[in-house]
Amino acid sequence: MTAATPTARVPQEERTRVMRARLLEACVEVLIERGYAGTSTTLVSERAGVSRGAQLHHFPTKADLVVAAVEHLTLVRGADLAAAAEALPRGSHRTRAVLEMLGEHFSSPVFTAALELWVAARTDAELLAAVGPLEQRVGRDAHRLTVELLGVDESRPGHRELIQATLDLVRGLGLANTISDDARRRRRILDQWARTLDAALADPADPADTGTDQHPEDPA
Amino acid sequence: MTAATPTARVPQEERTRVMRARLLEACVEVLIERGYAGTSTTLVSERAGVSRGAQLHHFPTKADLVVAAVEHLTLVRGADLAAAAEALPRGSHRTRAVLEMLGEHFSSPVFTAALELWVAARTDAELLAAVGPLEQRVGRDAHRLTVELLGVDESRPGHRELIQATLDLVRGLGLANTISDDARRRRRILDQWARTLDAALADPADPADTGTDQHPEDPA
DNA sequence: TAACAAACAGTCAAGACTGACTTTTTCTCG
DNA sequence: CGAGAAAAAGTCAGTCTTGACTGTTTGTTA
Repeated sequence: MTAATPTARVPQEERTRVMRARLLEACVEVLIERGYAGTSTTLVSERAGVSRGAQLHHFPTKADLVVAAVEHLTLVRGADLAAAAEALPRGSHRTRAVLEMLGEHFSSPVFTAALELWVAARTDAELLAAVGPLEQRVGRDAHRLTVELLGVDESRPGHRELIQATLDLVRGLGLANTISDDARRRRRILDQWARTLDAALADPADPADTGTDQHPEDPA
Repeated sequence: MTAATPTARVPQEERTRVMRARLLEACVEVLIERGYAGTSTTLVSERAGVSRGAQLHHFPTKADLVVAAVEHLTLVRGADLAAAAEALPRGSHRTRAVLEMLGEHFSSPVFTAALELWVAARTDAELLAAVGPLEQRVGRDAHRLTVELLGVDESRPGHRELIQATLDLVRGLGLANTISDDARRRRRILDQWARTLDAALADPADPADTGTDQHPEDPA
């Protein structure tokens, strides 16, 4: 009945896209709830409301599914960070706000899912081949974003390392957050680090460098 | 000392102790090599050279085995840190040496095993009940040790948080180390962190208030 | 409209892991 | 020295997961 089809006609290309998206979203959800080992393909298909056969059509093996989910997750994480960066306030508490954003991001469920994959990839060569490069890219993007947001001049000695340290710090905080949520502790640590970081980035004598002025939006 | 015992007589208590130790060591080894999910009880018993039934006698379930391994690992980690602390040089590069020690520790296989348990515990209530308190204890011990080694006065505002940040930093570095070993990067970051940390801990004005006052914040 | 291809759904067998059960060896005590 | 108890070894059934197979529906093209 091609003549008249008053009901919703959905192109198969669109259907494929939606189906895959549902599976990937469900995969990430299950990853967060049950961990990598607890993520069975059966569970994902049930969660997605997709039949087992359909799932197998799109992703023949578990590895195919999870690797695709990793890539999906990478996009989500990138979008997350970019969106959070947009909403950042300008002004005197810029550094603290940037740290807060990073801290939030690395304590979010999205990071938890990434952590599961990270750890699983250590002992799974196939997964590692997919996760490794992606994680590296995410790391570089986060670094670049942080440098931009803070207006850091990476040519000044030590400044690049301070940003790297900042990112590793929030990663460590995120790790600790996974089994014992302690937002207060995190807040206090980031409060202090914001002050120390500002001092280190501003002080021309500290990293052994003659001072030029900071970024323009530096307040009183 | 009954009449005659020419062959090696081993008391059953000692045998039990040895048997358990072998199983726990093997369990940690497998944990590092295969990850938590890849750690089957069968594999551990084979690795330990202990029969399946014998293993089951000492540790009826997988949870029993792994939880015991967690406790064992806690002792190992504590001993590791204490031993490393002994060998520390005194003098001008004290801070850098302490950071090096921490960095090494949190990049060692022992940390990797702990990380596996850490992540697994997130989605395993029984494991979490065992891992949570132990990890907390290890964290506190590491904090205390670092404070001692660096001679930090925690009553000064912000100093406690800086030590916490340092430990979270090395945790983050250790996490990154699990899938891509980059010792050079770690060294550069810790070089800079040592300088920044020394400056922040030494300068009486730096960590202090930037306008708003800072409560000494007792150790909650 | 008919034929063909792609997407989807359901079923099932092979493999792996856990933990209970049974037998054999070793230690201790009367 | 012998009997009983504890420890260790070996075997096995139940359960879960994966991915392959077969049939059905939906969309495209001639």
